[in-house]
Amino acid sequence: MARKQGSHSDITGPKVREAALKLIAQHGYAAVSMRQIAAEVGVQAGALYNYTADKQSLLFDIVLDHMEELSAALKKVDLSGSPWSALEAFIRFHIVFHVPRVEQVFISYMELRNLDPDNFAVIEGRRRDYEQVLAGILKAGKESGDFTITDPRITSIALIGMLTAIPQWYREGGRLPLSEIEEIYWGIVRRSVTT
Amino acid sequence: MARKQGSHSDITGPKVREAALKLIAQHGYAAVSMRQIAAEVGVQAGALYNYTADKQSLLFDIVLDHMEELSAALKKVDLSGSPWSALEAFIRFHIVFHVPRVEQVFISYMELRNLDPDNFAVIEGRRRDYEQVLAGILKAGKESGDFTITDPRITSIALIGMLTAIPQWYREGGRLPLSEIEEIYWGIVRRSVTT
DNA sequence: TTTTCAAATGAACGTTTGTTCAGTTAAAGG
DNA sequence: CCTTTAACTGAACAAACGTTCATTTGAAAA
Repeated sequence: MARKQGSHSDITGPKVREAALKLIAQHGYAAVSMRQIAAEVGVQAGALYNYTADKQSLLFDIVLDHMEELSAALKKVDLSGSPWSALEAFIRFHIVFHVPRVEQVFISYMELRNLDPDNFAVIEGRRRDYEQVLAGILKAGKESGDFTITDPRITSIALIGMLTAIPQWYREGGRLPLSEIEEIYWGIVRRSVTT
Repeated sequence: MARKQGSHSDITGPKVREAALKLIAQHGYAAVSMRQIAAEVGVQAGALYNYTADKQSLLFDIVLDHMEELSAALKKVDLSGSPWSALEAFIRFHIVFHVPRVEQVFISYMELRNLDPDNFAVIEGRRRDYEQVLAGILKAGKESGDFTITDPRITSIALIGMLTAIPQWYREGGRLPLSEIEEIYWGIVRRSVTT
């Protein structure tokens, strides 16, 4: 079989990435085989190698894409105002960006150790950049006297840790709508940086 | 070779569990082979089956032991006082208990999906129990007017998510001593539940 | 209609996997 | 000193792994 109804690699390529995303998020990188991914796509294992160099690239591409979408989206957020408005904008952005991306978040936090050392270094750098945006906001707010916090870096890690756990339990159509989650978390963060 | 210098399964048994803990935390359950674990112990792969029924039990035992130590230790904490003292006691307990147990925490949060369904159900129940202790404290504090929080359950998940991330970055002998970490986090939590 | 070639097949490769088990070893019990 | 037996070896098993590649397919171009 080949090229049925006007289709070709423009169809299968994305399908491969989607299948990899879904299955790796579900079972973990090491636990998923190329044959499972191929079956999900509806193709034989050998055909995957028309779309990826190897299994490792499948993982790296998922994580790198996620980090690049994240920083591209963050760039569009206005963080130029007061520490308070910057913090609120950052927190709400983080929640809204991460919640619909359960699978990417899961993979980006759990499968880092399955990245080859070179790939890992790339990703860790991006992550630190992101963390430092929040740390910078907290530092500015501490210096201006807006926030009463002890350590901006620890606080930023703590807050991101808290926020990143959301997609792990949040389910669309659950007890609370996303907008309410946003309010609750922003409330926690807001209070946590003041006396 | 067998039984050298008064040794036997009392030596090898714990060694097997330690090797499994170390290697699974490092590389992940699916990525670690029985042969790797055996090599770490200093034994052939077949010998492991004197100490574990199979690979799955190795994982389940680690996670279950962790959860049982956790609830046993929590039982000794005095949570009978005011919501404020109960919350402080719980938070400090959580930090002090989890920080020296990096590997168990890592495994207990990352490898849940590699548990057989039956085993998973057991662990998830224990986890919910623990979460609900904190949720109970928050609920009591909300009703007494001590805490200004919107949703005790969400808040408890948020706080535990934040606290559980600590061992992932905390390194003994790092920039901050454990006692300081404890203070910083307790500060964040304390402020986060008040106006 | 015939030619072309991207796309996919399916078999094959060398490894590695979890697990079993008959056989070996050496410390402890009589 | 001889017997027992817990502890371990080392080979073997079928199955699954990631990856390669000659071959087949069928829609589109000529």
